[in-house]
Order: sequence, then structure tokens, then C-alpha cells
Amino acid sequence: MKLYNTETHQIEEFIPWDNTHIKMYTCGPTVYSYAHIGNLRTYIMEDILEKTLRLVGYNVTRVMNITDVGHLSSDADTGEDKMVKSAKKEHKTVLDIAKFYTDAFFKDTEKLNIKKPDIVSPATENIAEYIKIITKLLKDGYAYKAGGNVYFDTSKLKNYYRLTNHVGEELISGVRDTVEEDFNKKNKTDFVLWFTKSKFEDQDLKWESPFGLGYPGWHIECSGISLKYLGEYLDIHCGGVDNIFPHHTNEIAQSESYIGHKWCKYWVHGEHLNDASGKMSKSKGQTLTVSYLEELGYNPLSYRFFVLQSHYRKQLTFSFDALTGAENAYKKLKNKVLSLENSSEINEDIKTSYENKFKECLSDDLNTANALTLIYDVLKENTTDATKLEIIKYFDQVLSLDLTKKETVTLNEEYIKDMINKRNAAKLNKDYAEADRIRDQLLSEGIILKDTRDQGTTYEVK
RNA sequence: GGGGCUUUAGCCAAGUGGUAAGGCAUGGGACUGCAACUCCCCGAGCACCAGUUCAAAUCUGGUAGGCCCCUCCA
Repeated sequence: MKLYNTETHQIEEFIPWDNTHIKMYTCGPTVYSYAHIGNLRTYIMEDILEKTLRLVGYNVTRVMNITDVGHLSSDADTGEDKMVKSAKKEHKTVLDIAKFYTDAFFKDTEKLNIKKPDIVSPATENIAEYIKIITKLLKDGYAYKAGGNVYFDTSKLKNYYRLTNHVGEELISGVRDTVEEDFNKKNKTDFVLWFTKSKFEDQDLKWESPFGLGYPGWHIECSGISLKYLGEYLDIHCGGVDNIFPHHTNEIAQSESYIGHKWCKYWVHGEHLNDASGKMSKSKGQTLTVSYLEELGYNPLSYRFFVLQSHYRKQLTFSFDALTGAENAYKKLKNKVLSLENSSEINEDIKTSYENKFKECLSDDLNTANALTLIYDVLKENTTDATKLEIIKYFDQVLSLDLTKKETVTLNEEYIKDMINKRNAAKLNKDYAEADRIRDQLLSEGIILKDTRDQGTTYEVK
């Protein structure tokens, strides 16, 4: 298994801390609104990674956090935290909002066949863990108090910028002019571990702590949850590229200062989905959600297919043309797979050979584009249908495109047969207008008629 | 200003030194009352320039374009 490791900037052979059990942590959503399909691209990649690891024989424990407590936001113009802002807008409490969007998030991931992580933990349920870490960081001199808050002192580290090649002196703080500078910091890269005072005065959720009544900073939650559930030796930490700096950089700083040794071996980051104008963003008008795609008549799995055609470390530009293309390809492919007969013998040699090829594709830094191409090779292979079907089922354990799953819809077969007979009668009378009317009628009910040579008129569900 | 990624046919793309996989769309054909489905056929020399090499999409240097990060983001 080979993976690109952001920390070393190269593709490496994957060697876990403990070969029998892989610990995988993935940054979860901030639940202040619906996830857009760009967010979901990263979760699809993580899903492929997890399933690939399992396919090649590893045991995996995967943990994901849910960010349901405010973190420093850039909405300096309103002076409000995102969670609080949503809550106000929708006249609900912060936790109501979090619950609502957490549920929505998992509904979306389910539609995309993304497996739910083994452990999902909201940030608000692990406060004691953060306090424990912060207390030790203060005691060991890695953190300091200023202006009521606790900060991490990045100048205590020799190798703070491990994930990036940033040069400290060249960083511009407050690159975006909406961000206000925090003058409590000793160094511009220092970050807050615990807030008791912030510009967001109306933060709803606060907890007692040795540092005062307040709430945790954004970065500490991932370190805390990961250390709590996965221990001090983490194999893989995933997220979107935007998290590399500062979020993941800060996680390393906190975690390793706390445990005193190397923490995570592999950092895997998914590239963004862009639209024609650049990066997709929750705060940029029209949000492309899974349910929006459904409203437009797309199958969510067509989006999964679209994403898998590309590589996770490559930026991908979304357009409806591209999605339509993917949907066409997906439907055609699925039709071909479903038309395979499952009655003949299975050729084990061919099956094994394709299974190995499939594992090779995915083991090559998750080359899903090639893995997908392999399906077309299987369909063209000179072997029995049953063999092809078995191979594709094997592939679908990771691809999760429901390629062999027939839609189960309850149909009124007598009605349909009756309509077909009427249409055939009309056709015999050369009353094609009537025949077409019946065909359109059924189509509007989701039934597609097929005039075949040897079986007469058959139908299938749209 | 600093750091990083990227550029292969209309579109999504594979490719890691030996002469451009696959898919979608388009066009042509078979099938059809007409369609849909299905099947068959068809397209690029890899942003540009200069090197290295017997040989470069693949290596080196440069130019141009696109995108991202530098405390909201997946």
C-alpha cells in the first residue's frame, strides 16, 4: 500500500505503528449548515481509503469529530461565532443546530454510500480531555495565559512548520482584511487553546475549567478526541487541504508537546472541488448540496462516480455538464452489470487476477480512476457472466456504487402489461400517435419501454 | 510578499524514459413505425521555449495560464 504523505511530501510505503490494527482519524464537519458536495468529496476519499485498508486485510478503527462548539471565525464584521450566528438566524439553541446539521450530514454521507466512522464524537463531549491536555501544556511551559485566554507558544518548537515549507518571517498575519489581530499573542502563529474572553461575547456554551469559565479553541478538539479514542500512536490523519495550515500544523504542535514523542505517521489530504469561479464555499451563495442534486434529478451515486473518476489529490472542477457525463457513464455501466446472467460457472483464476489488479490500483495512492477503468476491462473479458459479476461485487466493496444492486420498486405489473398490450394493438393499427402516448404515459410514471427483437416489448424502471 | 499544487482530445482522465488506456459527449452505421436501449466505426501527440538522451507527455532549466494556503472553510 502506497500513500502520499503530506508531511514528507512524497508517496511512501504505508507501514503502520502496529500492523494488526490501524488507527485512523478524520476531521469531521463543522455543523452550522449543510455540507456541500465539495466538503463531501473529502469524505468520499476517506471512505475509499478506509475500505481499501480493510480490503487488503487490515483492522481499522476510524474516529471522526463533530465540531459543535464555536471556534474563532472570520466574521469579524458581525462579531459572532458561526454556530451562534446560525442559532440566532434560525431561532434555535446552538446544540439544536448542531444536532440538526449533524443528522443532515450523515443522511448525505449515507446517500453517497460513505460508511459511518466507527466512532463519531462531538467536540462538546470531550471537554475534560482538553482541560487535561491544556493543564499539562501550561505546566510544561508550552502554553501561556494572556488576556484571559490560554495560548500555545509556537516559539517553543523547533519544527513547527512540519507539514508546509512555510517560512515564519514571511507569513502575513491577517492576510484577509476581515481578520482582526490578537495582541495577546507572543508570536503571530500562536493559537488559542482555551477562551474565557473573546470578541464573541455571546458564546452560548461555556464550561468551568482551571483557566476560568470558557470554551476550547478549535485545534484542541481534534487532538483531544484523537488521543482519547486512538491513543498516542496514530497511523493516518485525514482532512481537506485547507486544514494543513494552520489546523493540522497546530494539532501536531499540541499533541506532540503533550505526549512527548512522534504522534501521527501519515497525513492524507484531499484536494478541493472547485466550480468555474474557483473554490466552493459555504459562505458563497448557492450551496450545492446532495439534496439539491437530487431535486435536479441526479442520483447521488453519480456524484460519487464523478469523484472517483478523478484523483483525490487533484483539484476537480464541478460543472453540471461534467456531472451529467458522469451520470450517463454510471447508468450505462450499471445497466451492463445488471444484464449479466448469474448462473454460469466462476473462473477462479480470472477472478483472483482481477482482484489483485484492483488492489494494485487502490494501493497506488488510491488510484480510483484506474480502479474504475478495470470494470470496463472485466466486462470485456472473455469469461462467464458469473465470474464478471463476482469480480464486480468484489470491486464494489470499496467503490460502493451499488453496481450489482437492483432497484426494488413495487410495480403494478398487470397494469403495465395491459398498457403494453394496448400499445401493441395501436401499433398494429398504425395508430402511432396513440402508441407514443401510451409510451410517454408510462415514462412519466417511471417505466421505460424497450422494444426488443426476440422478447417483444419489455420494460424497466427508470 | 512567502509557500504549494496544476496544465494530456469538447469534457472527466490513465500514464513516472521506448513511441498516447478507459469513459462521457459529438458524428456515421446497424436495429426501430419513430424513438429509447443495445451493438459497430471514427478523434489528440501531451500549454509554450530551450536542453539532456539513440529515444521525453514522462528528466532538467525557463516562460505563460489556472487553482489553493499564509488563523472561516473539506
